[in-house]
Amino acid sequence: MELHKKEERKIPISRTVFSSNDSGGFKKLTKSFYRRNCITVAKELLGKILVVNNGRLKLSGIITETEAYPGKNDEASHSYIGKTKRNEKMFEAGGIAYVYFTYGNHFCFNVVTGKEGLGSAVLIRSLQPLTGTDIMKKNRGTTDIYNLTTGPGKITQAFGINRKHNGMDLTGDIIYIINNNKKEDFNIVRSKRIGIKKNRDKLFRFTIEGNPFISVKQKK
DNA sequence: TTGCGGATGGACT
DNA sequence: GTCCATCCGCAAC
Repeated sequence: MELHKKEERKIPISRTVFSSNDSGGFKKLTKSFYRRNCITVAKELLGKILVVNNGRLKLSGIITETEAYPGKNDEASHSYIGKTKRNEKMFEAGGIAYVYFTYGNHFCFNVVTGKEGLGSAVLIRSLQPLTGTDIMKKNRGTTDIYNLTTGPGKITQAFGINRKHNGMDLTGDIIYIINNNKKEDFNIVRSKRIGIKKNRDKLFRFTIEGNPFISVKQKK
């Protein structure tokens, strides 16, 4: 993918190489990666690459913004009310997708973390597009690279993620996350979570410092 | 550039 | 009937 020249210097991971047809050298994150503390996973997902197999080609993007929803004691979390039909996948063991429908319009994609029964997950809020951007542009109805995947609803629209992906194994071949195999060379910024009314002060949102692919600007 | 409200539908009480 | 881990367009500045 071509990045705008001016922005390129600002993006710490601009040199990541990954093509639609070849993921050689990249390793899928394993169950043991996901079955750890939610906050840890939320931080470590930054810089990793989300891949969705479109049948024909692979849509992918670098994860640039995450939010942790650690579990049942967090009033902002879907799991706070206990297990229901809607959130049941969130209570399974880490390493699967939790996709939910909200606001009558949008899906949001989460990665379930930790042990079975915890109800903890990481919301993927923003990506830096890598491959399959033509499809993303079509799905989103815009050609603006900065408006393709900078928001949880935008990501699912761009990637075609929907309720079919709810509960899907993230170590399978349809939807998964890979390691870019490089030493991380960015700083992580902590901030408050977006769009919630309860338990708002926790610093459970994580972004890559300096990366312009974020959903909303930092508030100080 | 910021802030507000409508769209939209399914899950939950 | 109410709530909602969102997005977009438009009004007002």
